[in-house]
Amino acid sequence: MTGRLDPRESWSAIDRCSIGKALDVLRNRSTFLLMREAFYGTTRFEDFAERVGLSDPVTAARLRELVDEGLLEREDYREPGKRTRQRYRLTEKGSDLLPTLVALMQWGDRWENDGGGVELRHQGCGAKVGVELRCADGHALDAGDMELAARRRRRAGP
Amino acid sequence: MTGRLDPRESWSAIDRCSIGKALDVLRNRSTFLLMREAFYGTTRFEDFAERVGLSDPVTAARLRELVDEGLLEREDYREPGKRTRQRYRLTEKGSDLLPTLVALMQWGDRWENDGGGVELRHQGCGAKVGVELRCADGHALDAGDMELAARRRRRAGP
DNA sequence: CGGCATCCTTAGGGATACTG
DNA sequence: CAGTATCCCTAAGGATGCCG
Repeated sequence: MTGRLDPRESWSAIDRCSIGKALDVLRNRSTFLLMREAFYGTTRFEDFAERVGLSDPVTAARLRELVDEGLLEREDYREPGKRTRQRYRLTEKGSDLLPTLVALMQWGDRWENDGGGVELRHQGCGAKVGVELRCADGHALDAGDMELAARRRRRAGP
Repeated sequence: MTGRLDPRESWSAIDRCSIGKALDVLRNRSTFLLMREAFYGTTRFEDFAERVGLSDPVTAARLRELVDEGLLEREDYREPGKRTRQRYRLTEKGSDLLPTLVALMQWGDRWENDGGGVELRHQGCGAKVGVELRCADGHALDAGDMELAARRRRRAGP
């Protein structure tokens, strides 16, 4: 990345950077891991707790935060002949975190993993799924091809 | 994501998921934010502390962890006529986190930000940079187009 | 300038026991 | 099954002051 903020632009702009805002929601490790589980298809409380390896109180607290933030939604459901159960499902806001989790998985695969774990594949084609940096005009790009800029405002009013 | 792990595959495979491994390194918010700063071009201790908004002891501890983990490297340098200084630079391992940070920024832009902050643009073309899910064969894809699979081992020995 | 030592507060998380 | 209440421990982080 070659660009810098124009020095006249206050660095305080960076305090309002979306990465910081995102991290205010994805505060800690267990939050990320619960979201990972949701993508893996987990819906029930006990499964979240067991698969992520969290105690019940922590699981309850984090899931509630995720529901409050709108990344998961809780709903009651009932299978015929059984009693009512609850499940947690990804909202659109939660689902939209998939690229972030895939990016993290990809980095971990390359730099931290000894070859265990799971992976994502394109259905049918079967090729491994990853993320790519790409600009809105569709060009693939490397870190060196981009610059940091203050957000362009929509045309200012009169 | 429609697929699930075959129930015969132990969920313990997920304990070794690369996302978890990645989060063992990117343990907390300040670690992410220091990496963000490194991408923004920050190299000096005081700038890291000030721009991320961390106290000196915390800045020192996190930067040391990042150096120990190999995401940053510390080097002495000297401008002509001035005394020796230190700076922190991204390693290849650190640079490889860019897609993760861009994905986070993109999510934050869409769901948490009120329109402030900064953004990344493709140099020349000027279009905004983001991440895309794409399989190794080059197909762009949505969440529904992928399945979760146990990692394929390279051909097992005899 | 680029830290480290010390002390203190808060947030994250486990264990256990209990409830609807 | 899906939690809550309580208690306790550790990790994260700020404030202040000192050092090469």
